[in-house]
Amino acid sequence: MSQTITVQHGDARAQLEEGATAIQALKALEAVRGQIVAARVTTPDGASLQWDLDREVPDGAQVAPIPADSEEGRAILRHSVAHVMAQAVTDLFPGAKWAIGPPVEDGFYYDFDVERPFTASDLERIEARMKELLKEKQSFVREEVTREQALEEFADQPYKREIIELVDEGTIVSNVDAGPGEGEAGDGPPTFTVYRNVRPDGSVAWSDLCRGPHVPGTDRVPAFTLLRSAGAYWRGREDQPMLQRIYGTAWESRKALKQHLTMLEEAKKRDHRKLGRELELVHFPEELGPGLSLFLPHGALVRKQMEDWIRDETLRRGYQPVYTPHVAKEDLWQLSGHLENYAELMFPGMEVEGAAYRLKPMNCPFHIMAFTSRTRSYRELPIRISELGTVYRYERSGVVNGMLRARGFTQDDSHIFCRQDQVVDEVAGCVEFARDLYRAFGLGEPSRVAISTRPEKSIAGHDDKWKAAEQALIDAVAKTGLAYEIDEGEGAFYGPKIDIHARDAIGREWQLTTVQVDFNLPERFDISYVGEDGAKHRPFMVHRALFGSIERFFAVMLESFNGAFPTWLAPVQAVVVPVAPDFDGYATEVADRLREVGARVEVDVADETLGNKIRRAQTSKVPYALVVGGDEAEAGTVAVRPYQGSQRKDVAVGEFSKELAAEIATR
RNA sequence: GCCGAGGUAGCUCAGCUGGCAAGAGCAGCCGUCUUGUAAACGGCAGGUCACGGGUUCGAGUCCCGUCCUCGGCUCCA
Repeated sequence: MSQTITVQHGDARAQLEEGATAIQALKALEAVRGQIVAARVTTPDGASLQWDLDREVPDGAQVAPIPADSEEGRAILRHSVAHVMAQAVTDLFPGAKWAIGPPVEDGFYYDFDVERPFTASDLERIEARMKELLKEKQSFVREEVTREQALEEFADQPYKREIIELVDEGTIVSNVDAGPGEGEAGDGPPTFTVYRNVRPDGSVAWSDLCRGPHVPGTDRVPAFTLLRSAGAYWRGREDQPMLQRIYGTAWESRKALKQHLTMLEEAKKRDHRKLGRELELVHFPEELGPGLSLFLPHGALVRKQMEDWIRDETLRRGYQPVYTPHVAKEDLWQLSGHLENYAELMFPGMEVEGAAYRLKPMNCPFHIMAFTSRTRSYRELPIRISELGTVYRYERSGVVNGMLRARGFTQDDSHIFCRQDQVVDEVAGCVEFARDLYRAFGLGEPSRVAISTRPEKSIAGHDDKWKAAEQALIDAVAKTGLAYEIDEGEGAFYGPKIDIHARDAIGREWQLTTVQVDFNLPERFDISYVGEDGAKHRPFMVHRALFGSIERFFAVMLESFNGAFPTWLAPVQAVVVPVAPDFDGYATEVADRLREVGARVEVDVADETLGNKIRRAQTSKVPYALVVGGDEAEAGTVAVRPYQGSQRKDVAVGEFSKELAAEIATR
């Protein structure tokens, strides 16, 4: 006799024969809308799991669809495509060993151990082979196996065997490339799942150790493309073999794929190194060395606006500016512990009059020196020392990237010395400050706030001290009302931290602000303040950089605005364009009048056609081109041609100057 | 640092499998033209083909090394 089971979706219920699959349940529950790739099943005991559509659902389960166009759905789709790619590589490169192939943001990758690195034409061949495999309409079939069966099946796949062993020893509890799915790690010996790609005729084309779930079949892959290949260390560790990684992306529709590829193109066009050169903002002469850049006059004007903003705001918020040197004796770095913990990121020393000196990789020790310049009273706290401090870090040659990852950069750095009972308010103040900064620079609200806890390699401080500091950070963020997530073990070696991210105009996320508690340095420098009780107490030290790095933030602004800075930030806010040399005089007059209200204005007096000058104004992305000729000179007006939007003729100079001044004041 | 791809004028690029003279457009400079909303016309100048070795009758082109750039790994502001 056949048993029946009950499934639910929200308030909907359905009775099904025992053995019914997730897709049958969803259909019975009338929960299928659009393309779905898998299901989410909540079992009666409360476990919520991703579930293959063709997998049997348990009695009493809540079943929900995972749509193809959700982030969760895309990840499943992408991971499925990664399997197809691995199958294609196995076909084309006999003997290839495959490692892991997880979905990542906007795509997927799979790592292979092959005889030689992949070439561009290999990628084309692999992609072509993948398209053939998709046409074969293979099904993804889930199978549970024991540890022994898994080890036997993947006997010639050393990386898979290693994953199985890692699961055994608990190093990996659940991994997309290993055994039981999320929440399935129950009692008893670990079980593993294998996904087989089965052809319509029932033959097995390829199998992989995998947690799943997957789309039901290869015909359910609407759009994908391979992007690039690169070397990657197995398990991300330098002491491990280097594998060959192929990156690709897959989407729920051709349209979505195309949009994503367009976004990548757009990002490439906006590259700050490209725009920085074209707009003559920054320069990376090879003569300086890798990771070192300089601001050209126009870039410097943008930077000055950023610096003015942060200087004004720090003053307004009770920070005390200081200036400190770029080098200091090695003894200082010995005392601070940098030579012990940070030496590999410091430039080598230099010797002067028998003493060893080092370029500073951080500003903290100097700010501590500012604090300890005299005895401090509890009445003074919090003391907020701030500086635009340029630091130098010996980044490894393969990692430098324009202004985003440099060897010399300037932090809007502050160290706040306070009592324990002030930490939460001070940290919350930093987070609010960052929020105001993002708003002012057009980035909107933070996209992500991550609190990082104690890492394995950490120093100083007892566990309870770390815990207290971590809690203080959590309380501080909670106070601001922002959502946050916890990154376990991602803190700095000297204390827990908050990283704040923002999204730019084309949706990319950037890590900008960092707020960190440091209880290493106060100990090492043995700093103290005199309390109400007349005794010495150790202050808390909060380190924070809101821009993060001025150079990096500048690059983010440049890319986000695509070089068309808002008027208050723009290096040149208006360019006056005379229609003919006869009107150069009037143009200069107009420029002078605008400069009187503080605007940055240039006059294009070149002996060129008007069309050419307009073009130059447009390509240089100046917010306003002001065209002047006979009519304007006579009437005391300008023809306003904004970078974006339509032109307005016969605007009185006085009127425009008021408008411009008002716009500049919106910073 | 590791894996891969590259480095030809200030910029963007062409120079095929080594062969009679290293090119174009833009930018620059000099002229001509005197201009109403995204490129007027002509001319000139500009390169030890990243650098150093090697193979060859002959190297921008092939080989080796170094430096630098790019995409990743690792890391990170």
